Amino acid sequence: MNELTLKEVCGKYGVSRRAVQGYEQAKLVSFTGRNKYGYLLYNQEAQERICMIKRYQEFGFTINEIRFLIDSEPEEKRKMLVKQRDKLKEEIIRLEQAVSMIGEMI
Amino acid sequence: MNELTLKEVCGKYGVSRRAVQGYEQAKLVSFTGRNKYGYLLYNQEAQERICMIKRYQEFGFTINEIRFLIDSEPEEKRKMLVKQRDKLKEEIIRLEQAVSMIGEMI
DNA sequence: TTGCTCCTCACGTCACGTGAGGTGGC
DNA sequence: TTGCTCCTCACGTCACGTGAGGTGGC
Repeated sequence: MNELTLKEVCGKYGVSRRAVQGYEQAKLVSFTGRNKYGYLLYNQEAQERICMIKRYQEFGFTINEIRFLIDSEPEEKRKMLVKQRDKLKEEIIRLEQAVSMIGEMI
Repeated sequence: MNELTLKEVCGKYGVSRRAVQGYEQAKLVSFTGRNKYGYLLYNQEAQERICMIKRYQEFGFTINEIRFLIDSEPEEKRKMLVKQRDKLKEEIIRLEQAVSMIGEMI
């Protein structure tokens, strides 16, 4: 009942078809059925995985890192998140410097 | 006299050999000579182009955009820089949100 | 029948990374 | 001669983008 077609999932979470196909190739998620016309369907759990994969990507994790993250213990996961947060903070600083360098050039 | 070998240029500006090769393939710069052993040499002007390409990349411009930037008028260049600065500011905001989301997850 | 939507490949893109195979006396 | 450094390809990588060709009655 909660199953959605691929297109619906894409609209709901703002990902492309090809991106989801990439997640499937990487064995991060898979469709959970097909409707009577052969359309791909994703249940609630699959949808949540897709949403989580997308969020991790926004955090800057690669597909391989996400694969690792999903299978890891809470403590390990926490470590990786802390590390990634530090990376993002460094990236923010780098971008802020770039912004001010552009300001000088203008 | 001011010519440096590829390796020296890489060390001076912190770029890889392959990156410089990529710039050359994209016709953004080219070596200006060879020493008696066949090593690639880059004069002052070529070095400055490499440095500038790298800086533009740090601003988030693609190779194609950089090609366009280099050949464009000051006014056009200014417009592109302003636009890019806005993009970077948006990216900073996105990353700051990511940092705080990670904070909530930890 | 013509459109339209969805499916499954599979090549293309971007900016290099990473060897492979060859040259030459630093 | 053995190493070492540099050269020039050229395939590999990453995360999809972008068609191509085929199916089916929304």
